[in-house]
Amino acid sequence: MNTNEIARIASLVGVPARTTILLALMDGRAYTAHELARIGGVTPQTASGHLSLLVEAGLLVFLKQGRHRYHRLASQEVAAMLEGIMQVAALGRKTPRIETGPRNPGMRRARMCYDHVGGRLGVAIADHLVAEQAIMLEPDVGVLTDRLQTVLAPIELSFDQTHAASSLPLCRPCLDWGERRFHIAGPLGQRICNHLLDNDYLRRREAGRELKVTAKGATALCHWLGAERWSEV
Amino acid sequence: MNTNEIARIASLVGVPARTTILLALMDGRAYTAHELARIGGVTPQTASGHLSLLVEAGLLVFLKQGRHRYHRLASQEVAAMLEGIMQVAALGRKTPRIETGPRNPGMRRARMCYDHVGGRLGVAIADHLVAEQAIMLEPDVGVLTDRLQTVLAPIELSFDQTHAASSLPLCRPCLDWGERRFHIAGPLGQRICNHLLDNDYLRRREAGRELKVTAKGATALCHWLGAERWSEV
DNA sequence: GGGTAACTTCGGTCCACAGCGAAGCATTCG
DNA sequence: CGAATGCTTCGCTGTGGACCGAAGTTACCC
Repeated sequence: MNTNEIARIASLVGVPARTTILLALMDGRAYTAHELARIGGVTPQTASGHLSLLVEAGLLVFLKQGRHRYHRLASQEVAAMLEGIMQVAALGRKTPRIETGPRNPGMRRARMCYDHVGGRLGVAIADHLVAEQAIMLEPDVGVLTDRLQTVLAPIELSFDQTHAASSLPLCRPCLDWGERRFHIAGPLGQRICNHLLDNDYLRRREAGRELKVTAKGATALCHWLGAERWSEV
Repeated sequence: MNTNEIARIASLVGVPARTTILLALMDGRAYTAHELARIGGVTPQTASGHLSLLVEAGLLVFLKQGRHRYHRLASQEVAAMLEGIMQVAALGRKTPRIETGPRNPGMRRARMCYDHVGGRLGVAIADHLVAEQAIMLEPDVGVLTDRLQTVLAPIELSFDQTHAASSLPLCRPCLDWGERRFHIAGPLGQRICNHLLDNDYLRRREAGRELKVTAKGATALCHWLGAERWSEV
C-alpha cells in the first residue's frame, strides 16, 4: 500500500480551512466555491486552490452549472473517513464521554448523514423495513426483497430498481453515529430521504445537518412506521 | 464540534514519516522508538518528536520498560480511522478495483487486525461462534451467552468474564477489510488471538500483519470449526 | 456590445514544522 | 565506578505550502 498516498489524503484534511469545508459538506449538500470560502474563513482564491486539490485527490466532485461550481463529497467512503477522524478527535478529550454522537437533541432525532437520513428516525425507518421484510441487512450490504414496493406504498414511494446498471448495491447499512444501530444508506436510502424532503415530511434547516419533522410528516410517518415505533423517534 | 481538533488529528497522520510509523503499528505490536525511527526512515531524534506528538494527541500509548519505550496504537478507534483513510486512498487510484482489501493471499487468509484475528480465518471463527450461539452479534456490540465456555472448550480456552470492570463490551464486531463480513474484536477477540498464538496454532511473520497457520493449528482448527467451515478458510 | 459576478491563475510573502547534529538524561551492564 | 545504549531536549536550517492582492478567464444579464 502506498504510504505517500495515505499521507497525502490525511494532510489534505489536516488544514483548518479545508477541515471546516469538508465538515460543512458532511451534510451531503453541494456548495459553491464562494460559500465554501466564506465557511472556511478564507478568500475565494485560497478556497479555489483548496477545492482543486480536494477534487484532484478524489475527496470532492463538482458540478459546473453556469458560472457556479457546486462541490460536494465524492463518496460515502470520504464521509466515513471523516467520521472516523471525528471519532478519534472526540476520544482525545479527557472526559471519556460514554454518551456517543451529537449533543444537539434535534441532531439525535433526525439529521442528514451524507445523502440519507440518520438519527433515531433513520434507525426507525431501517427497523421498519427489516421488520416488514422489505430488506434484509447483511454486514455490509442490504438485499431488497419483492415486498419492498408494498412496504413503500403507504408513503407513495416507488423505488425503481433498474438503476442496477452499476454493480454497486442499491442498499447499504450505515452505522448510526449516535444510536449505534443501523440506518439505510445507498441509493435506496438516498431515494427515501429525497422523497421525505420533497413531500415536506422533513425540512432541512438553513445550515447544518439537522432535519425537522413537519406536522404533516409526523402524521404520515406515525401511520407508516406504526405508533409504537414512531414513539421511539 | 471542534474543527481544529479534527484538523490536528488529520495533520498528525498527514506526514510520511508518521504515516509509515502508524501503518506499521496497525499490526497491533508494540515497537521501540528506535525501531519506529528506522521504519519511518528518520533519525531517532526526529522520531522521538513525532512519537511525543502522537502520544499527546492520544493516537499512541507507550509503556516504559527499562530503557526502552514500547509504543503501540492507543485504541481500536485509531486503527479504524487509519483504515478509513487507507480506504479513501485506495479509492483514489484510477482503477476502481472491485477487489477489496489486501492483495497478498496470506494476508487475506489470516492477519492481525489491531489485536485480534482478521481475514477468512477471523470471519470463520466469528461465524462458528454465532452458529453455535456462543455470541450474538448486534450492529456494534456482541453479547456473550452461557454457551461460550462450552464452545471454546475444544481449543482449551476459558474466557474469564470478570474483566467486566469497565463498561466496555467484551466482544465487538469488526468489519473485515477484505471479506466484507464480521470478525470478532474486543477483549474476546484479543483473548482468542493470543490463545491461538500461544499454543502455536498461528505464527506471526517477523514483520507485517500476516499470520501463518501451523500444521498443528490446521488440525485443531479444522476440528474446532468443522471441516466444511475450515475448507473455506 | 459593456457590465457584472463566479471562479481561476499568477506572483509574492511569511511562517510552521520536518529534519538533523550535538548535547543532555536515564538505565543497564561490566 | 565508567562505558554503552535508548531516548529526549535544544538550536538551527531549509522548504513546503497557506494565504492574499491583482490580473485573467468564463458565463450570465441587459
